[in-house]
Amino acid sequence: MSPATNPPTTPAAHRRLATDAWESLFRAQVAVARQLHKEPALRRIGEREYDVLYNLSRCPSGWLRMNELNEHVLLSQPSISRMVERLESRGLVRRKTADGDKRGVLIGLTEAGAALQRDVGRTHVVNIMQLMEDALDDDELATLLALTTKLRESATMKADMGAAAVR
Amino acid sequence: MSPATNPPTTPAAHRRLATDAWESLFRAQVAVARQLHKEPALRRIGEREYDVLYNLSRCPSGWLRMNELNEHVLLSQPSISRMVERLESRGLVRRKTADGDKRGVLIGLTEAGAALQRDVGRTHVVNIMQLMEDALDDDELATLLALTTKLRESATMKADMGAAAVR
DNA sequence: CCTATTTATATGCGTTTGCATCTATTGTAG
DNA sequence: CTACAATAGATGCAAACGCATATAAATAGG
Repeated sequence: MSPATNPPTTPAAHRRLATDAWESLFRAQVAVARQLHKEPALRRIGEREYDVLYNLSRCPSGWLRMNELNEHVLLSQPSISRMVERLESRGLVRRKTADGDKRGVLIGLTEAGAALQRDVGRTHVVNIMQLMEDALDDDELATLLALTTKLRESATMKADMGAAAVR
Repeated sequence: MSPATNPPTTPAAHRRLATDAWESLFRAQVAVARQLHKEPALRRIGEREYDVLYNLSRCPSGWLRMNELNEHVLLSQPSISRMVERLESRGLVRRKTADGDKRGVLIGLTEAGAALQRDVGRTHVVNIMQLMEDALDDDELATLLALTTKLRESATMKADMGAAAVR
């Protein structure tokens, strides 16, 4: 519980720091997600479905492949596949075969999908801001952003290397 | 992308900081969870099921009520109820009526449940340490721990106040 | 006390998820 | 060119999930 700003003195303390940090990150994510989940605007669409629309809205070309979506959204490949199917039947996304690779599928937002994402996104942003800014000041937010970015990049890199190493 | 250590200069930058920090936190959690999910030891038991066993193992009295479990694990109340039912049928937890409140149910680990948690937990801890320590040094881990703790406490407090305000 | 409300958990039911597996296409050797 | 492995998604199916709602116990009001 000491505010260790120096390397831990014992191996046990060292181990605890890493696991405590992960658990704290995980619980914070759960706590914030819980709060965000209450937003009525998000009732029109599931959280993971919003996540898909969000990812599509953020991509420069406007199109993402199934496997790219799968990297960003925490769902299995078959689940993504069926989710896209449902979103398509609701007229929120459209699909087209990737050119140069007839196996691949590109997914993009329709007008309706983009509009819904913007709509929900707007209120979502307000809620996020309130939660985050009530908890942390700008300095702290910047630090949190930097640390989690570093963590994500490290974990992602490890995933890619792992895949490469298998070959 | 500027390493803003001072309050943002514009409202737009200000807004982005909060939402970027949340998204980064969220994606980092997804990336690390993905990696941890690969652990073969965790195949014996689902991640959320492990989370339940973990929470039970961590509680001083050895018993938690349904609603307490529900606060910590990101699942709906009915889902927790059924998960406990399954864990019980597998002999990993046991239930007893809370004394003084015949509606309440207390859940505790069985020997087998505690053993499984320790077992899986051990290898889990090793994986977490590697992921976290490869990404961040001890100073950074301590900072991340502090910031996420602050964030979680703020979000949790808000949830409780929200519940109180409705009355 | 007796009814009305709230709190704690369980259950019915349609939907979504993951695992294993399948199909179609691409890449790689021989 | 043909055969075989690898890759991208889709699909069958059982398990797990959330929502709405039911049950049961505790609490509040009259």
